[in-house]
Amino acid sequence: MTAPRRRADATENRARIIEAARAALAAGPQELKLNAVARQAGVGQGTLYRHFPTREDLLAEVYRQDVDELVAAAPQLLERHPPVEALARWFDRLVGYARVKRGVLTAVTAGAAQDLAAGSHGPIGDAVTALLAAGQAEGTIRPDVDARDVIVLIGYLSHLSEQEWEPRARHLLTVVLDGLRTRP
Amino acid sequence: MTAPRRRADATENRARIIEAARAALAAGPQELKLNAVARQAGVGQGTLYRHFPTREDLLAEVYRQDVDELVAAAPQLLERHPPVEALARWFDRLVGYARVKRGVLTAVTAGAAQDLAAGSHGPIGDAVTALLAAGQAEGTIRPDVDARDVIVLIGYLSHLSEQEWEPRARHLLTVVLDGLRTRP
DNA sequence: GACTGTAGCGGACACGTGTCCACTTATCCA
DNA sequence: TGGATAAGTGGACACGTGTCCGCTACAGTC
Repeated sequence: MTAPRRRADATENRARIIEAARAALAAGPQELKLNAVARQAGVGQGTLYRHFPTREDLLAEVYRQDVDELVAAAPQLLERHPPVEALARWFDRLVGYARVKRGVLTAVTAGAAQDLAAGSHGPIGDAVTALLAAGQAEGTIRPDVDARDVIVLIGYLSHLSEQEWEPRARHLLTVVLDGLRTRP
Repeated sequence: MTAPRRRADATENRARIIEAARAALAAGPQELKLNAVARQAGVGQGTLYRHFPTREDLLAEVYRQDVDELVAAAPQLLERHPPVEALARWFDRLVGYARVKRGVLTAVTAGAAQDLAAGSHGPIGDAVTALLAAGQAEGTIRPDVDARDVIVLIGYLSHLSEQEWEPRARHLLTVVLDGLRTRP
């Protein structure tokens, strides 16, 4: 398991790209123009795409911190609350992040999808699985759903416009949560 | 309410565009390249965009037939089944259409969204509203959801890849449906 | 049938995405 | 230290989207 040894300049370029992306994102989610980011970072298009093959990869990196926090929150919530409530609070947290920076949503859903395609659950998948499993063990969450199901359902958030967010995002989360619970 | 009198050539161009789009779509959903459609229809780019300002508008027109059928199905289902089952069957039907031609999904969701933005419910919104209202009247569907909520939730279908469709599309529909029902 | 105002046309253009590949240079090892 | 080598670079290019605007020819009028 020797580290593949990355060249120093590559590392620095990568950092500069992320920095430039963050700056662009600060000006609005749709301001993330890959060619502009490359230029801003003083790097060729090819270099950008080498480091981040897809836009989602770049987003995932920019919001890594947030996603990590979200992942870390799952077990903590489970310690302090019954499973269904832990799941509800985790959802709520996700919506909180996503409201301010929509990119987080892309990072989460795309990240999870890629991990899954790559064979593993990935950190996000694991977090959700843990939440579900706890509820399934005690019979409060329906047994026939998995992490991917939840991630897919949550995807509805990405269709919400800015004005629709406030009235619908949280509300629909409760609908989804009810769908995930077992019927008494 | 006099019809604004459309020029004959405009009507014909419009028809040719739709025809070309249908042909392109037959070769795969992602084969719908607007510039190619315009060329194929023997029409300039400008003409295409004049008739169909957005890709969704074009999709909506191509799948108009299917969407109309879907809309017409709602009251029929309500006649023959209790509200919740009618809704379930309507969902099922939607998934059926969408499986073969994903474009229908875009047509439905985008169409509904535009109608809403334009102030009215639009035909799709009306159909869903009818289904919901029936269930809400008898207390089997939660009172705090509207047609737009349902359309948004259904949006998850658009994130499903070809291989994921089979195992998840219908299954998740039951989860959503459970979320929409009142808890006993 | 010629005249004309305008609805409608069409294609050039600006922009963003993503790919490709000849070249450069950081790193390793003798 | 200096030469080999492959990791890494960058920017030209092909493509699709959507806009803009000067021109065309259809549809009424005389």
